[in-house]
Amino acid sequence: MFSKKTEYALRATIYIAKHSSEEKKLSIVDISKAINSPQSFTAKILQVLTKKKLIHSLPGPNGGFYITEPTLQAPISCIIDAMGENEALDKCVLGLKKCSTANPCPLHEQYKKVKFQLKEIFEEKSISKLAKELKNNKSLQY
Amino acid sequence: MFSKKTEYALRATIYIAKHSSEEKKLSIVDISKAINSPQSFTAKILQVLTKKKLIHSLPGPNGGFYITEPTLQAPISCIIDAMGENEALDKCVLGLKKCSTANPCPLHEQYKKVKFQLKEIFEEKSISKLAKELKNNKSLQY
DNA sequence: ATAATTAAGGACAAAAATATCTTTAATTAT
DNA sequence: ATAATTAAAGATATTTTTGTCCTTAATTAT
Ligand code: FES
Ligand code: FES
Repeated sequence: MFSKKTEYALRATIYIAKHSSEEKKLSIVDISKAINSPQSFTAKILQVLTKKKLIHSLPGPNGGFYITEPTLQAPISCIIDAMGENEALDKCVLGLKKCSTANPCPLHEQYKKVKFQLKEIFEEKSISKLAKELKNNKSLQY
Repeated sequence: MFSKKTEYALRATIYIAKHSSEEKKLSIVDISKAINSPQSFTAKILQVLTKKKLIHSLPGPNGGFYITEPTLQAPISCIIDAMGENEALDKCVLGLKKCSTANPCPLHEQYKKVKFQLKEIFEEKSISKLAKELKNNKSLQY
């Protein structure tokens, strides 16, 4: 569905949402270990999220990444957007230049319903909600 | 959704289904022009489909690609499979090693419904049905 | 102030996806 | 038989995605 970049962005954000606070910041080392992603690559991704103020960071001892309320309340579509993948959800499944009901490909009618549901999922699920759904005891096999 | 490879494979197959017969074969030149895809790249893709007997080919004058009943009746999931992308529909949206209800990511429950519908679309729509839905008069903007 | 720690930034590298080009083989029309 | 036509096959090239490494800048603890 998504690129690695977006996958890591989502995983990292959810992890940060679950385990960080302004008092307890998380280092890139911790985060990339926890979500099983390449450290430097993940650092680049978090840089982008930080620039877009979706997460925050502070260098130095006890520094790291953390997240605040506005983003916790935001839908995960923010993260997908920030990674430039929201357009992926608008594309025609057969690669038509424009996916539209006016000029539909032969799969359009059925596919658009699915796309609509997908968008709904990503716009309705907030980051904090997802983080809460992450069971503490059960570590996911990323 | 799909890679370029798969997009071209689907477009080419649908085009061949609509415009070819055993008597009227289509050259790679015609096909790639019609579906607006890079010619040599498309040739490679059709080679794969030919090897897997999903379409057929014959070299020489009046040669080209054509399609026969078994494939016309087959679902487009065949083509997706042939391109090695059916597993894409089984993957976890967050990149968990295994997407399963037993060990679900926080998006699993909602996402699996969408995946199920997608699979259904690709397994229920036959190639000939799609070809018939292609309007003759309206040329799609690939 | 100094040293330690951590993110930011830039350059580079490897792998995968996408695309092109050239030669060969098969088939057909003459 | 010969020439023309078309797909098959293999080598190569380009672009994008994914990933690494090294230096710099910011912050904090001492
Ligand atoms: S036009 Fe193809 S999915 Fe909408
Ligand atoms: S486990 Fe993530 S989508 Fe199924």
